[in-house]
Amino acid sequence: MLEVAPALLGCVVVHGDCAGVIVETEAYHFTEPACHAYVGVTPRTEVLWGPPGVAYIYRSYGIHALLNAVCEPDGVGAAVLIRALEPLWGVELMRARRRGAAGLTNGPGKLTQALGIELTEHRSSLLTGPIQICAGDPLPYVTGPRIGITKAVELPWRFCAVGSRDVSRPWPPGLLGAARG
DNA sequence: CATGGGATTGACT
DNA sequence: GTCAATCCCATGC
Repeated sequence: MLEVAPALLGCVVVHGDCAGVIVETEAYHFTEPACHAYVGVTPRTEVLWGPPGVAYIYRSYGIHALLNAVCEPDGVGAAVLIRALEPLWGVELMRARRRGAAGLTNGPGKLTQALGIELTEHRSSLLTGPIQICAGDPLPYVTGPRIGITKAVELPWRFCAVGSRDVSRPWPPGLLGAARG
């Protein structure tokens, strides 16, 4: 999972006529309390404990749909949150879905809205389903603490592509690890 | 069955 | 910088 999260940077998410390059991810593992799978196997978290390559989509704050990729083998609860994309195809459609708001895909709730991804695609395959993740060239990246959580804040499990202007939030230069990849 | 807490965003001071 | 909107589901009675 800590290998999959940075490896997803540079890969392409395709949904319908829209696509974008992943430039920001976060890793979640059942052994730490920020992960939904921390509570064990429930109807909600069952997918996280299943086989990899499946979409885990849930509603956040009653408003936004957030897209994750299940990434550990069957029996291990873990996923990678897709936090930001660089728009690739279907920009006009994305703009329409975002109703002109600034920032098309630079946030986990924004990118699902721009691509038209909804809760109905929960549990669908990311290889053969309506949402597909295609391999891309690896990108250099930096790590840092995850955004917007209240538990396990200290884990540096956020991965950002170096130099992308589509990351969900900027960070103070010099505070994070050096570029890798 | 009632309640509380979010892996967020956009609008506003 | 602050704050409300709003749905799902885990938890506790």
